[in-house]
Amino acid sequence: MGLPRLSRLELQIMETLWSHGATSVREIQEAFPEKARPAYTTVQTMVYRLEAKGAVRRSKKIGNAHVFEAVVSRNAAQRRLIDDLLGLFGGSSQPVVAHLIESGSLTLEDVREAERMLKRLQAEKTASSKVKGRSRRLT
Amino acid sequence: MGLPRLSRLELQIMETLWSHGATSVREIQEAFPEKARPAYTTVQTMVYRLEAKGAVRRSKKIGNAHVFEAVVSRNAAQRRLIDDLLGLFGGSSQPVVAHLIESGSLTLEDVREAERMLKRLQAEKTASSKVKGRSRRLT
DNA sequence: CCACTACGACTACAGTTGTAGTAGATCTAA
DNA sequence: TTAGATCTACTACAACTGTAGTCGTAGTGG
Repeated sequence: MGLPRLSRLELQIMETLWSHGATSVREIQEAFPEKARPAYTTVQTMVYRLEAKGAVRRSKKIGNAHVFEAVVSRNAAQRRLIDDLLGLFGGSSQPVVAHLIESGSLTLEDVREAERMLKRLQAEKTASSKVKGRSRRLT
Repeated sequence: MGLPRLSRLELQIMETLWSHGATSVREIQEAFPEKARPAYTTVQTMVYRLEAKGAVRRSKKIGNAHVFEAVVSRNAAQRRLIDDLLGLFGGSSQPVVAHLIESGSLTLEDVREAERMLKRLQAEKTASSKVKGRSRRLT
């Protein structure tokens, strides 16, 4: 029962829910940049579909309007996106990183940060392997 | 007109074209793991759609079978994928990298490699700014 | 020469995504 | 209290994806 795939527009809607917390359809719609703002009913349809997928739930009602809140976390959804992408790249991060660099959005800062994070994780893993049987690497 | 978005299955087919070079529909189909191998006609339909999108072209004919070859490069297609993903993350690489780490597929090696690559690019940029805009980044 | 098989071209169809209209319930302000 | 603004709940529909069947033709083994 892994969380379902979320489409582009669905993710944009989730983003509003994640950053604004519980929100009405109207508010979600207005969170879109005027430039590319879908019709109210378009957003409404998407929110209903998200509800059907279990990604969102009705939390309460204000007046006659429903207020929705995210059920799946931003982290889980993003994780799912990355995993899917990774699948397309044969499971290797390397080409992904290479493209991030090419597109100029990966900074040296990001890389350093990543290195710190990795080292911290590695330390944790080593520590825990003294207690339990070390679990394999298996790429 | 940028290259079109390629779907999952379309990408898998392109992958075969990229790695095997010019290939017949039959060969593409057989390149799928027996586990999840679509019907011959399914692959055929996809190849035709790829042709309609201009991602693939018929290169020659062997017997009555057409042999197709990739028109868009693996690099361009992957780049497109990453750019799309990046859009969903607000253009920042940071969360992408964080998830790669979380999912355990980004190794310290990858990070070091990335750092080298970044530094090399940076050096080039500095150098080239002294000698007019040189046009790297073809493809 | 002819049955068979491999292919190609075409068609079909259901599920997803993006987009939005309509009808009727409800709220709210005058 | 009633007209206009909102909302909900449905419905519609086209493009895209994945999946595959049909049918006619082109080569091939006998």
